Amino acid sequence: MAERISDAEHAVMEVLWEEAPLTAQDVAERVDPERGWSTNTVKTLLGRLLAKEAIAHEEQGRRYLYRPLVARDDYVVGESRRLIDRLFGGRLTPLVAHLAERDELTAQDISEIEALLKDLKA
Amino acid sequence: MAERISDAEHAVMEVLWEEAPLTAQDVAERVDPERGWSTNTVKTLLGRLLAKEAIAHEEQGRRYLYRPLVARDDYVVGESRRLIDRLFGGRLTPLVAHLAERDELTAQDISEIEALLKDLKA
DNA sequence: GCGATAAGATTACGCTTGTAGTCAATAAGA
DNA sequence: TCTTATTGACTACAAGCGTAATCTTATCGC
Repeated sequence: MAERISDAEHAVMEVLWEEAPLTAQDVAERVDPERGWSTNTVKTLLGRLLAKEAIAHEEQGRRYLYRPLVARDDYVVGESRRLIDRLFGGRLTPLVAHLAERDELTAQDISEIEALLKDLKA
Repeated sequence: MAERISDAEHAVMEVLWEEAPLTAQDVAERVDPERGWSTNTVKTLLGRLLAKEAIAHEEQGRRYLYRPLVARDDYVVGESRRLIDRLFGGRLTPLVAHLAERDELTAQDISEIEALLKDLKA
């Protein structure tokens, strides 16, 4: 599971994180339609994710049921850390500062985060 | 400049954001030694960044001086937005929450961000 | 002036990614 | 039983990426 999950693969993971186990067919039907993928494309991606051990499959009759091996939380935290390390020297504050400076933060964001931090200290 | 900057290319950009204009040689010398790149590799990357119009060069005698066309801030905010959109539905709060939950936030982070947010509201 | 150097330009090459098409086996229906 | 539809396995293929090596040309020291 050390291997990186690509962008297209990630779209497949999102489906399985949402609901699992699923057949390849199910996954193909649930993947973001924006992608406009053929069923074959989804199967290829499932195969690659298997090879990366990001998912597993078990036989069910003559087809497979797929389910995630990597937890969404682990993935999400890992990707976030990578970005923060790469661009902000590992510190979260500059990220927030940059977004704020660009007006990328709504008033709601601000109060949500404040509340969250307050809780953390409690 | 619409084209994405790859990871290796980003390492070169960091050098030019730090100091510019620089010759290819200068860049090669300043790139993170961790990478262990040959000068040729750096030149290839400079060429690709030129093609992507992420940097520009002007002649100086028989060599070029390179400088960034893309601002670091734009890059950084863009990448951050991409991640937040992809993984957190565009909202920053869940990112902070996830990191907090994993103890990826130090007490210092927390007070820094609190101070920052307080300023924002002022 | 001539050979060694240094700079940029061109070419290379295997791996990953996005996006399928094709093949083979099996199950289900006629 | 023979045909067809389904499902997984294998193959394809161009573009992007990481990582250079080689070729060409111009300059600099002798």
